[in-house]
Amino acid sequence: MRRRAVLEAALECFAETDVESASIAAICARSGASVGSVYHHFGSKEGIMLALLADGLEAHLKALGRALEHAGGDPFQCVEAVVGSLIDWVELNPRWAMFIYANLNSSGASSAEPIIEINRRYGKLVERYFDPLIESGQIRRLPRECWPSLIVAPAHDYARRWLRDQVRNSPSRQRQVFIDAAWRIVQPD
Amino acid sequence: MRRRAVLEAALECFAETDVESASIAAICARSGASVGSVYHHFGSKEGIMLALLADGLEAHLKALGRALEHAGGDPFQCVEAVVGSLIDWVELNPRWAMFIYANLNSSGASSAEPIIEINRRYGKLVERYFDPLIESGQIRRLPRECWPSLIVAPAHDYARRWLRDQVRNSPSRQRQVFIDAAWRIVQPD
DNA sequence: ACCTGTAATAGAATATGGTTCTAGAATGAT
DNA sequence: ATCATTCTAGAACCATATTCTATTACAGGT
Repeated sequence: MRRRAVLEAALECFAETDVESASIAAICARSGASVGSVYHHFGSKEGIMLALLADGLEAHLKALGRALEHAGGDPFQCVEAVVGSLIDWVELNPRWAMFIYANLNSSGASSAEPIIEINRRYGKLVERYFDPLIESGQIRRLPRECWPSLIVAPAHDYARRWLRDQVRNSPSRQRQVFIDAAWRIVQPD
Repeated sequence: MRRRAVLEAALECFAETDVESASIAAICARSGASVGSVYHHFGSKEGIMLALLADGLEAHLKALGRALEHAGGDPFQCVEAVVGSLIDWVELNPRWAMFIYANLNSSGASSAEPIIEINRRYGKLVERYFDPLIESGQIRRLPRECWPSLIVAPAHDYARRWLRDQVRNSPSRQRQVFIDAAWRIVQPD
């Protein structure tokens, strides 16, 4: 199965520069696949990109699921799971994360059905754990639309900047800062 | 001066789809400029993109400066200025903001000197207003590297999602939510 | 074993579109 | 008025994403 090899080669190529300056020829050379083979599997260069995005988001979603399960029903630990699993995943998969941050906001990605679907599942998963906590007053009620922006966006932003060498300390060094900040936002008065 | 016309045309073209699917030919047609003219002014398609990014960031920086000045030395009003001016700017310039969000994370942009320079000035401006407040204990001390991620990233993230129609309410409808969240993070215990 | 259809691979041919080149027009300084 | 510089123009060029046609591997059925 060449599919796997192409994805790995593509990630390396994309990481070295960016999607548009990585050529199909380079991906072929690195993966040993032919042009035809690449197009058979992915249809287009954007297709490779979307597959790589979807796989990455999926992997992170799985990690989040495990973390939340482990957190049980404790509100602070749930917040910790959401923020912490993100930080861990980025540090474990830096190149992949870099690629995702650089490309998730492209117009192609944000309108791609598989990716929208993964986002939907992400939302459902978080709701499943947090809705009961909100109902029982253990977590402050906030506009649902704002949730991801308030809780995970800060850690995402920091991780992105770290991957670009714009900050010195790794996200895990700041782990407590971000968990604490998220907690301050959601903890009841 | 064709420069202005090209930038406006390019923004429209880029906004309709994205940078890579907007053709130089289309930008020429819309602006009335010739290929040669475009290349004389910007050097490359990426050059157009970078100019558009720099102009936008510059404009927002100016708006932030005004807002902070108006806030005087009051800690809450300073937080309000940072978050609020961002929300206002996005709603006033939705297409421009959309373009910036879609392209600021591209590898070309994050290594471009003029853009790094604007970010530096952004940092300086914020420091100038907040450092005294931190010294005097009116605002909690947090790792400096984390500041932007903690304070403005949530509003940025929400604005980005709004521009993509992923949330219903406009950022200004959630203004208080985001200002309040930022305040919870920075207010002294 | 042998056909048959489908998936996978290959690489040459094509076409799109960014960039370069050469040259001509406008502008401004001395 | 002349010269230098900036700006405009569009044809030529070239890199490269995509398409096309052909060949090979492989499965299930007979």
